[in-house]
Amino acid sequence: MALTTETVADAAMRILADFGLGDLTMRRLARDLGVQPSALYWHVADKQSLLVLLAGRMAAQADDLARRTPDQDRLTSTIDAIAAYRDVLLRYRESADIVLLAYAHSGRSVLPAVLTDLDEVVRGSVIPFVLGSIAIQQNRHLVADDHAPPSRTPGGPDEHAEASFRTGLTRLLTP
Amino acid sequence: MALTTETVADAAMRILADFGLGDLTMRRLARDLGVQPSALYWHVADKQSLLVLLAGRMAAQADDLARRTPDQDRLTSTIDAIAAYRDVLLRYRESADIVLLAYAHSGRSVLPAVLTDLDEVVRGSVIPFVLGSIAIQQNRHLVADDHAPPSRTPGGPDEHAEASFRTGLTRLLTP
DNA sequence: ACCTGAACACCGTTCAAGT
DNA sequence: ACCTGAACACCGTTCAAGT
Repeated sequence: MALTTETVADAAMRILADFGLGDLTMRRLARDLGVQPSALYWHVADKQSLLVLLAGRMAAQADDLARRTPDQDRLTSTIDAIAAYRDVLLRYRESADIVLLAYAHSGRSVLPAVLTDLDEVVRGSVIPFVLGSIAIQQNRHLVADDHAPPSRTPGGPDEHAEASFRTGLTRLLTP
Repeated sequence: MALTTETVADAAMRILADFGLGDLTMRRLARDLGVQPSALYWHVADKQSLLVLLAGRMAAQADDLARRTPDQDRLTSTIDAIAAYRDVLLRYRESADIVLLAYAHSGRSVLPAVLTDLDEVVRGSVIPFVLGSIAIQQNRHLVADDHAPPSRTPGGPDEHAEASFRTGLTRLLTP
């Protein structure tokens, strides 16, 4: 069966989730797809634009989740939607680093609607806070053990990270 | 004259400031120092620990600046010191990405005193915000033009970035 | 103690050529 | 239209051997 941009992106997402950015090379990706590395360049321009694609997929996943969630208070629904985006990013190793790059490269199109729909001035601090927080937590995991799944044990440092994330977020969102 | 860890770090800082992380390779660094790549490994364990060294230098620069500044109001002196750290980081391309990594790898020792001395709960949101904000701005510069000096024209987007940085910071620091 | 030379195991990307 | 094969110009790191 012929390769498509979608199957390439799918395989890339799987590598990212299971092994991380260090293993997400064009050569490894090609090997997983049973194809020569050069074949990938028919479907994606280069590695950069592949990463932009991946960032967009994560945003889409978060948008989907947000749609399936009942409308509540304006503020808490915003916070919950951002927390859902965070959960999505935490499924893919080093995803915050990727989004940080993709966001600089392609602008708000790689972010979920919750973030892009924010008022300009609060957006200016919320986006850095969200991506910075996730990047730090992911890098910490990265160095803690280079190749274990980022499992979340209750009461561990991850829950503290989530609590601290929500309080900081609330602070930036309430006038 | 013999190489030292310091001269290696100095050369690395210069490459980072002038050309960016993409040009900061062990081989390029060795070439600039007139030495074989393998020689570097006598002075630094690996590239990772060199980056940690660089992050520490930037923190030290910010600490120096903070010491030379007169004591004012508790809050405004904190904000000024963090802004000074931001100014230091903005002198070195992709420095926020480096600090993000180094911070995960080596903890608070790579950060300036203003940040490490913060109360734990506010520190948990201020550090992500600071590093996230700077990373975004730097990556934007990176993609805007791959090899121009990040000059700051008055009234440009950089001043907006600084203003937005200060307001977000104030929000996170005032109870 | 400090550095060279050579090697190992990789990268991303291009491009003629095949089907 | 889609992919192979081969090449180009790189990486970080190790390690015996030199001085």
